[in-house]
Amino acid sequence: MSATLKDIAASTGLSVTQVSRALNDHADVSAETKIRVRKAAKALNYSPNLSARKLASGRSHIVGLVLPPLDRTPRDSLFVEMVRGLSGAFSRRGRLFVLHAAEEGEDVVAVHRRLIDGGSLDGFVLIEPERDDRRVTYLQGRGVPLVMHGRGSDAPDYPYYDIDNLAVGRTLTEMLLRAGHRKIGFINGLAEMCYADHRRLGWERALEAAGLPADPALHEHGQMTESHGALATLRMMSSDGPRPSALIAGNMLIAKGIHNALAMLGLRVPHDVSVVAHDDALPGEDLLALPPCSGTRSALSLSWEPLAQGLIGAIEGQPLADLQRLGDFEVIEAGSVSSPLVE
Amino acid sequence: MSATLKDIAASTGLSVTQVSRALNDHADVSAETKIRVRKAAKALNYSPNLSARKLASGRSHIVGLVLPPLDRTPRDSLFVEMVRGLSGAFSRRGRLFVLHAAEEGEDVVAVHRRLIDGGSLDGFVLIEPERDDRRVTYLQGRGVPLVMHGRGSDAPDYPYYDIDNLAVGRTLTEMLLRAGHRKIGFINGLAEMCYADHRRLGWERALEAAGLPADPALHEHGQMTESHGALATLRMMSSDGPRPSALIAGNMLIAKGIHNALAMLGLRVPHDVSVVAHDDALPGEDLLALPPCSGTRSALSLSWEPLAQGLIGAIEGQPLADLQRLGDFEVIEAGSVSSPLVE
DNA sequence: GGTGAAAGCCGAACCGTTTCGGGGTTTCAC
DNA sequence: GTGAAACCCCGAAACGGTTCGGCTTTCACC
Repeated sequence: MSATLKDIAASTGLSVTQVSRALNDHADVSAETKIRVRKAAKALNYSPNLSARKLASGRSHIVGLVLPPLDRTPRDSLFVEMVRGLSGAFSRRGRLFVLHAAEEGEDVVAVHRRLIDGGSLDGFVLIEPERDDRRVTYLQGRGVPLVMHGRGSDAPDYPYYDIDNLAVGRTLTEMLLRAGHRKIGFINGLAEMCYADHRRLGWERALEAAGLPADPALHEHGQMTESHGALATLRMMSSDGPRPSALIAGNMLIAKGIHNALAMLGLRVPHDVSVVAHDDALPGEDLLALPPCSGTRSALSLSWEPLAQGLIGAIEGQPLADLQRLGDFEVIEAGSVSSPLVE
Repeated sequence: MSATLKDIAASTGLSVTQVSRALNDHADVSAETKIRVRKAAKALNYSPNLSARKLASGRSHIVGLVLPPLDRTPRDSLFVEMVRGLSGAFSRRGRLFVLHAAEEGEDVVAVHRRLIDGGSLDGFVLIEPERDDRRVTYLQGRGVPLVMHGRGSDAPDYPYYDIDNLAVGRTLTEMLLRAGHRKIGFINGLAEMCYADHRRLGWERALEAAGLPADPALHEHGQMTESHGALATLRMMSSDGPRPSALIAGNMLIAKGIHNALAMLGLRVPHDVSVVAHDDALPGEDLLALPPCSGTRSALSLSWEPLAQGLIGAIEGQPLADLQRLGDFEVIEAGSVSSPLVE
C-alpha cells in the first residue's frame, strides 16, 4: 500500500541502507544523494513505518500522556487545551503525541507499564506531580524518559517545566502588603498539589519578611472552583477574629467565587476588600465576565513547547540541567487593590 | 528488559512458533500446552510487543480517535468522558485506545493518513459525522476499519452507533401535542449536525400528523449552549406572531438557557410555558441544578461499548449489518408539561 | 610510489512477532 | 499390516526499518 524504503531504494538505485541513512541525515551520505533521496521519498509519498522503526531502533517517535483517573483530573477544558497544545508541539518536532485514559479503578503505574511493554511509546509527559511520585519512580527505574508539568518537590531529579510558584505567592502577597494590608487571606488550590504548597510558602515568607504572622485561619486549601472560592470567602469574612482586608485567589475561578461571595455580603472590591489572583490565562475563563483583577499571570499555553522540548531532550539523552526549566510570570495591575479601610 | 516469546520458549522447552500459537489460542496446540505456556507468560510478566506484532501481522491492536479541530468540538467535558469511556471499553477487549488532536490548521484527513501510514493504528472511532464525510471516503478507500458515533445520513454504508433521533424529535413533539399545545417551538443543535436535522424532521412529521404547520419561525439551530437556549427563547417569545406555548430543547444546556430566559420574562414552567428536552445524561449537567424536565433521555455513556464492539467487529471483518446499531431512549415525565393557557 | 585518512556506499544481521509449509507420532478403520 | 486422519509441533521466511563492519575510490602527503 504505502511506499517503503525498498521502493525508494529501487527508484534511486541506492541500497536500502543508504536510503535510510540519507533520510536520517547521517554524516556519511553525500549532500547530493540526500537531496535525491528526499525528493524520491516525497514523490512516492513515503512515510516511515513507526512499528518497524521501533523494532529496529527501540524508538517509535511516539510519546504520550496518561490521563489520571477521574478525581485527580484538572478542569476538563484545560485538559483538552493541553492535549491540543502538546499534539501540536510534538508534531512540529516530528513526533506523534497520543493520549490514553486510565480506567477508573486501574493503577496509573500499571497503565504506564502497559504502554511501555506494548513497546509503543518513547516517553511520557506527566501532569499533576505528587510528592514522591510513583510514576516517576517506576519510569526512572525502567529508564523511560519523562517530563513533568510542574514539580513534585523543590529540586526534583527529573526534567520538568514549571513556574516559580513560591515567587508567585510572594509577589501576590507583597502587592497587598505594599498597599498597606496586614490581614491577608489566601484561598488556595488543593493541598496535595505542589504548586499550591509553594504558593502558600511564598505567602508565609512574604508575611514573615514584613514581620507579620501567617495566621492559619487566613489560609484555605480546596478545589480550584468557584464554589470553593465563595465558601472559603464566607468562612473567612464571618469568623470571630478580625476579618482579612485583602484576599489572594489561587486562580480566576476562585477569584470569581470570591467576588460573588463579597457581593453577597455587600462588600465592594477594592473599596472594602482588595483582591489579587493568579491567572493561568485559560481560554474560557475570560468568558466568566470577571471584573478586572490585579495579580500575576502566566499562560498555561506557554508550557507546551518547553514540555515537548524537555521530553525530546530527555529521549535524546541531554543532561538533566538543560531539561529543567522555569517559566516567567507577569505582574498585572488592574485596579482591584486599594489601601485598607482604617478601622 | 521485558520478556519476549523467546524467553517463554526457553522456559517451556517449546519453539517460539508454538508459544505464539498457544498464546493466540490456535487450534493445533494441545490444551495442556496452552495452559503451561500461559502460566509461563504470566510468570515472566510477558506482554507482547505491539510493534513487532503489527509488523508481522498487520494488526497492532491499537485503535484511535482524532479530535477534530477546535470549532467542531463537542463540549469539553463530554469529550473527556468519551475518551475515558472508549479507553475502558477497548482495553476490556484487549485493545489499546489512543487519542490524537488535529492541529489547528491541519486537514483532518491528513491526520488520519499520518496515523495509518505511520503503521500504528488498526482503525478509528469517528465522531461528529458530516453529510458526505471526507474521513469516511478516505478511510474506506484505503480499507481502514472505522465506526461512527452517529450517522451522516439515514442509511450509511459504514458501521455506526446512533439513536433514532427522528423518533426523539417526534416523541418530544407528541408529548406536547398530547397536552394540547399547538404552537411548539424547537430550539435545536447546529444545523450541520445530522442528529439535529433528524430531530427537526421528527418535529415536522409529528406536527404534520396532527394537521399543524411546521412554522420555520418556531425552529432555531445553534450551539448546544445555555446562551443559545436563552437567546433563541427571547427571540421566539418576543416575536410579532403568536408566542409558542411550549418549547423543545435539544439538550439540557439549552433547557437551562430556556429556563433562565423564561424566568427573566416572568414566565413560569409549566404554568405559562411547557418545556421538554432531550437529556444526554452527561455527568456535570446535573450540577446545573436544573429544575426537573420532562422529555427523552439516552445516556451518551451507553455508546462506548457498542462503539468498541462495532470497531472491533469491523476490524475482524464482520458483515456490515451486524455493525450498525441503534440505541434506545426512554421517556421521562417530570412535570414540566401542562396544558396551554386558554387565550 | 607507497601509505593512510576520508568520503561514500553496501551486505548482512537483527529487532519480536506471525505464518506457511512441512514433519513426526499416534490412533483407528479397513 | 497399511493408509489415512488427527494431533502436535517446528524451522524458516517474512514484515520494514536501523546499524555494524567492511569495501572501494579518491586524494594529499612524505
